[in-house]
Amino acid sequence: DYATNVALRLAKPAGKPAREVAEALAARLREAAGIARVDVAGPGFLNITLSAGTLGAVAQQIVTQGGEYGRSTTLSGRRINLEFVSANPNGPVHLGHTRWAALGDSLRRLLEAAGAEVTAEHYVNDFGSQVQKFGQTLYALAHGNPVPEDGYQGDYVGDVAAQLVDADPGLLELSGEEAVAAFSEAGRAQMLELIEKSLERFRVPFDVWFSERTMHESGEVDRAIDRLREQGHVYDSDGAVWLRTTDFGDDKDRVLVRSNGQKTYFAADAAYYLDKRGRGFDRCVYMLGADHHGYVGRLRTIAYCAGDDAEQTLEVLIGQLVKLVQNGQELRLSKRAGTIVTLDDFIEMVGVDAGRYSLARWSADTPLTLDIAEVTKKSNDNPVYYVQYAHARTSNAARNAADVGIGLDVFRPELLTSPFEAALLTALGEFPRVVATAAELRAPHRVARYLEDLAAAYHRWYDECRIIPRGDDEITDVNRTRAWVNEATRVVLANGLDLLGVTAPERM
RNA sequence: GCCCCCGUAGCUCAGGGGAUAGAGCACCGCCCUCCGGAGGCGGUGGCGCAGGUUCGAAUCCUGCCGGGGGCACCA
Repeated sequence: DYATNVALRLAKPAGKPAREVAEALAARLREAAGIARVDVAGPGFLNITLSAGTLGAVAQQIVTQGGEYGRSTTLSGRRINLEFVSANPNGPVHLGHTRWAALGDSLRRLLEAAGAEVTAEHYVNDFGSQVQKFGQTLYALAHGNPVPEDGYQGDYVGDVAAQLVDADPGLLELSGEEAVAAFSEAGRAQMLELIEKSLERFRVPFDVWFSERTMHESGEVDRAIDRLREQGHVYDSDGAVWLRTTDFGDDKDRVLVRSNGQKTYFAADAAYYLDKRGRGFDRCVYMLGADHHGYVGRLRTIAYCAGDDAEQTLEVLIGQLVKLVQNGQELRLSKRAGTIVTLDDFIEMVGVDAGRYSLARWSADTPLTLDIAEVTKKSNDNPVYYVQYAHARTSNAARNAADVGIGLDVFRPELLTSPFEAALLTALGEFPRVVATAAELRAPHRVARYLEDLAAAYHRWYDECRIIPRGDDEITDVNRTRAWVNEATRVVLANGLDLLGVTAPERM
């Protein structure tokens, strides 16, 4: 049931051969309650077999705890700011964001399950020339003019322009700067609404939508620069204001205020980081795509320049990019050319459950290629269905059992003696550790992989160990106890799927 | 030139120093006399290369090779 290498690791400090340490530990363990046998194997591994009743007890524990099972306090007391997606308010949420939407939201659930206090935050880049450009594009399209050079391509822009004019025909009366400003503002509001709607459809809610512009308007960016200056890392040169990031390993210093007086995006990032810290977060987590990895060093230097120990306060998770394949062809997305796969398209093609699961079951470190046909197939090609089906099966088995009078009353775990039972119960007992580890390693895919293993263990058990007796056979306490195992499995599958933002259907 | 990520089975991927490296798909074969076959059982097949650290390396370190992504007074 359990194996451990402690003896091997203790051998050196103990100054004794590993086998000898193992034997000593084994002798002690054999006296412990609930342990059936302890074997020393190989160079000094301990293989521990629990007595049937001990292993089975977890089933009742799980059923009793229900939705709470798997939660822990390993991260309690931690205040974590989790920033992800942060789509620009000049376009829809697209494929490049979806992986972070799925992973970020699952990570939020995982961190909370581990006891942390988490704020999911979406940064809104609503300041600077891109906002201006977006407004100009909308203005041009609203008047039936071609998209200006450097403007935004893509069919959605025309749609947005039409919607804005539809909602407020007065926009067409404006001209010049005033018109562009009005279109910018209305466009920003409209896009934000669409972005939020798409994300909520994907079951990704945010606690805070943080506007870059407000930091500029309130003078917060200036105060941040002052604060960095007090720390002694700011200097003036060539008419610009610089942050001496080379003090902390950057290959060149970075500009905070350009010689034309405009603050850089970098300055806003510094202010934003300080704002988060000022709100009391002891850890700021940024989830970025690999195409932004060059940003990591700069963020870190911001933290150091602010006097923080970046190792403790800042964490940047980098994930590789996602490709989508349809009919053997890659769907390339290019905002410039206007060919984008939006989150809404993605949901349309694969559905929320399959989409969330498929994005979450791979480590963020691996570049991901999703084949739409594979992801939507209702077979083993698609682990979502495998896991969801297992849940539906537990639900169905529970219904059938209840119909013949097998409820959750008698529980005699010592009757659970099948090796398939042992395997399933062991897997069920591991869930809290899987959740805590996945949270600690920021690795939601570990939950998905675990669920697949659990589903397999369940199917094997279901095949071998009947809950409802055959034909006219009598219902015994074994059957009644197995109903608990079945229900415990249902609970863990449901809890695990919830951590991934995937539904646990009772029927399919 | 410098930086980040990756290289594990024919394919897509798990494996946070431990035993005989695991799944799914694909391929070959088997299991419906009763709780959901969207299931189960068996077979074929693999750590890019070279050093190093360690009692022990797919895992940690160095170099090389191959693939992906970055290195603005842009946002």
